[in-house]
Amino acid sequence: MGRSPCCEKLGLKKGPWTPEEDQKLLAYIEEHGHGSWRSLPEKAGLHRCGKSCRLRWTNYLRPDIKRGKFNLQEEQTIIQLHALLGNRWSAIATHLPKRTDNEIKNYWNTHLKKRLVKMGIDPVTHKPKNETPLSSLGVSKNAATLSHMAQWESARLEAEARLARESKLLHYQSKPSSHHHHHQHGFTHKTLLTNWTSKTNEDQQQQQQLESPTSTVSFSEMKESSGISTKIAFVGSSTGLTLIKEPENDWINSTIHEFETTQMAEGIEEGFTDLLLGGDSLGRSFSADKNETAVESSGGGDCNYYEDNKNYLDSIFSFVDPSPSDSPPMF
DNA sequence: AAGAGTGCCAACCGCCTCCCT
DNA sequence: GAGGGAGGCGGTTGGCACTCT
Repeated sequence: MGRSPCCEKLGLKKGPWTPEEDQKLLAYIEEHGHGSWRSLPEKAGLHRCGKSCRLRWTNYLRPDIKRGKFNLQEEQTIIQLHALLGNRWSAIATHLPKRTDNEIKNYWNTHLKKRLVKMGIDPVTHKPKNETPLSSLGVSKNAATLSHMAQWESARLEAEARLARESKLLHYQSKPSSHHHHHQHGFTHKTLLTNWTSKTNEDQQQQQQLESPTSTVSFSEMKESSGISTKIAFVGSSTGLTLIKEPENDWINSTIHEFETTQMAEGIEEGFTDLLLGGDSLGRSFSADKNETAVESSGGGDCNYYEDNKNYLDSIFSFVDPSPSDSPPMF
């Protein structure tokens, strides 16, 4: 059965974390940074293995985590990146900076995967299960090209994920950089503790309601000459868009952000969102949890089904090669 | 009201990769 | 180059909450 689990020895604690444990872990990292995870539990006075501490920190306690419902843009990004990268959740997570790979993975498995299946799309290959009508339009040829480009893009994203990881590591590995990081999100560790570790479901919902109207979409403008990219975050709300600029060294982001910019400009987003989430333009609902309409069983659904899948693939294609006429070739 | 079924997600497990010696 | 330790990743599961019958 392979090697024994790391925390089997010495009767280390497993299972759900208590608020007290969370507090100890947070206080320690706040003070010292995490350093070596293996030695951390003892130093922090925790009867957990280092691995468990790391997981708790990265998936729950880290101050830069956005929790709650995924917005449309996030769902869209996950689906598109999954089409390119497959189940490489950590790579996908680097493009949803406030989401953890675990959360994305869970959301995919519980929501998005099912939704694609309902649409007649294979969630593994992101191709329609019945490919015949599309093949006749030359989509198969495109798919071959896509596959090739996806390999390239995949490698790029992997490098990017590594860079992101390294920068995060540097940030916390020694001593965390004072408090500015936390204040940036409007709360300190103390409030974090009160708000999160002893939070009831009701509280979580309230928090979600607070967070959900504010969706953040990031764009990077490539500064080809200088090699420095500028990150622009559009903080959207019902009242409009706020533009936030912050410097960033993450040069590889351009592809995905280019795509997002193109989508915003061309209004593709609406079609894609409709396709996945159910909108008026397609005249039916994909709202997976409630008010579902069976797609495959509808009598006149074949035409919509075909159009949906075509739009879906178009969207993925445009993701890889967003605007052939306006921008220089990427490959 | 209560038992069964289902959904969701935090946490675990084991494998893999990287890095140091 | 080999070996071992540590961290990271993706698949899976346990248990709670909610819904259905």
